[in-house]
Amino acid sequence: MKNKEIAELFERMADILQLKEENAFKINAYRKASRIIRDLSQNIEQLSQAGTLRDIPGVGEGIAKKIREYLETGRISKYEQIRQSLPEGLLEMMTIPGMGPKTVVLVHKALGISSVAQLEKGVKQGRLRDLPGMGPKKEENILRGIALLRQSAKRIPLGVAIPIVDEIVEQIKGRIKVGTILPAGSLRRMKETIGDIDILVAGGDGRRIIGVFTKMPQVQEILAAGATKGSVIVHGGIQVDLRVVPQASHGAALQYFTGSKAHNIHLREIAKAKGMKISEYGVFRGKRKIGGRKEEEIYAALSLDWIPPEMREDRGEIALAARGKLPRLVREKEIRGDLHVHSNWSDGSDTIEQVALAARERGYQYVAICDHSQSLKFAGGLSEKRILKQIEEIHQLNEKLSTITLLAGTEVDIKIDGTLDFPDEILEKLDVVVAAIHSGFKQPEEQITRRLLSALQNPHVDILAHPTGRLISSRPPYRVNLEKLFAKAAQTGTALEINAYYDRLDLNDIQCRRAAEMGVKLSIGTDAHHSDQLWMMRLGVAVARRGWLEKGNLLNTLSLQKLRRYLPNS
DNA sequence: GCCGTTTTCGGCCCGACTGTTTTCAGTCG
Repeated sequence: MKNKEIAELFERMADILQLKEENAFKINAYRKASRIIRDLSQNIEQLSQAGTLRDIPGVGEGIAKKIREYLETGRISKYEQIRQSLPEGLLEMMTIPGMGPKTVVLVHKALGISSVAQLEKGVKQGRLRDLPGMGPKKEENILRGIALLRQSAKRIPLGVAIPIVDEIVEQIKGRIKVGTILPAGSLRRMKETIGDIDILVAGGDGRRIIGVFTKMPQVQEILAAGATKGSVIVHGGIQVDLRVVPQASHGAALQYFTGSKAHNIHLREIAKAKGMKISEYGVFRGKRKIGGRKEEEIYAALSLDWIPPEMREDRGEIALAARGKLPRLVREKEIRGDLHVHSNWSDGSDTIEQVALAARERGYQYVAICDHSQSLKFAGGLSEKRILKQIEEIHQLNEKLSTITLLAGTEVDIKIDGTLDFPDEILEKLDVVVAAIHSGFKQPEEQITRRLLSALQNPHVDILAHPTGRLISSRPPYRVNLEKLFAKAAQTGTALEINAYYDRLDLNDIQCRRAAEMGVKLSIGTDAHHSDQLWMMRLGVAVARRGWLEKGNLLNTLSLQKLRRYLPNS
């Protein structure tokens, strides 16, 4: 998919135009188009061929023409042209926190500075001091910004942020009376990675609550501590902001701090068109406040249904809310079992029985034991003999256990040539066959796609695990043609996995939404290697919700009885 | 550059904070 490439080009064009002090609204138009194209679930090449580029919101004649040019020639001449007019380094200077386009242009024009290194030197030599609007504080801030940029504050995976927040919320609740306390920001939207953690408290004594917050044992550094806002760094270098607002504006503040920015801007545009105004303090008609205590009031004022936080990305949810057509997103309590869990028979750490008991504790009806197959030596893959023995043990355990059913499964490796690591005679004895790629990540797109399609073609394969192979913190996805994969999965009835392991989340939100649109069934599996990891189902459900999925899109919302009807072997 | 039951031209989200200002510009979320 060229979506990402094109989105990045438009983003870069916006940056350059900003340095050239072009019309701010034109710049905004490029940024908006960039964001929407990046979030698009459809392949932009197909839209272009179908002649429907102009149907994409934010894409008009000018941008559509540039997209077509890129698809045909691999470049955008306007981009090439404006890029030449500026030194490369200016764009990097803009990424320094606190440095905006005005300052970058100022130092470039006045002092000929055109890189971060030159800027640092210039500040230290005091060359910036006499420029208009400059002073000692600004100099200090620029140096601090450069240092910050070099540390490159990275985003943390959602699955790392959630336990941190849960812990903080528990501590505050345990020590002081608060009205309500909820995470906001990208964490409330359950985005796959989080920058800063935002927590919102409504009601209570602000100064005292923030006092408690800044004195928590995990706090390493206090950045700010006032009556309404506290800001700290906790272990791991993660910044956590806590805000205290009065109950009367809780809904408005929660809405505002939850975002996303694009979603909020869209809402404010609608409000403005209706003669209203939205801010973090409430909804206003003229000077009169017409809502803000509850989040629903903000949406209701605009004649919108309340939109679940996971959908607030301005990807079309506002239009659906206006028509009362929001999907009924799947909920965690609708999940009836986990279809991808490891035991100590391969590289997991718990016995099968321990896994079963932990799954029962979560209220599941079933859990599938899917250990690795024989080729995966480093992960303790099971030989044919061992897996037959494992199947036997699972059957015996099922005799013993009540109220939870173990499904005998495998995570069978899709080998380099596309064949499976167990013969059909083994696979047909299993309740659930999960297939996955663990090698040859660098193969060309055609080859990887062929491997995956041939796995889908095998009638014993029920689920394709982590379909893109990406690791959030360390590995890009392998090259796979997802459109072809989704079409084939829809045809064969093979489910695609939303792998809920915190560093995978694979398929991601946009991909699983597209798969569902194409008629593919999805299955959420935690890939847990320890019972303590079964909670990550929450992350998988979050991905599904961000992908607008309903209960009916998912395999493991089925009761055991219905699941068995769906899985031919079991 | 995009967009339209307030417009095909004239709009385009809202507020806080900072540091430099003497009434405001720049940056951020």
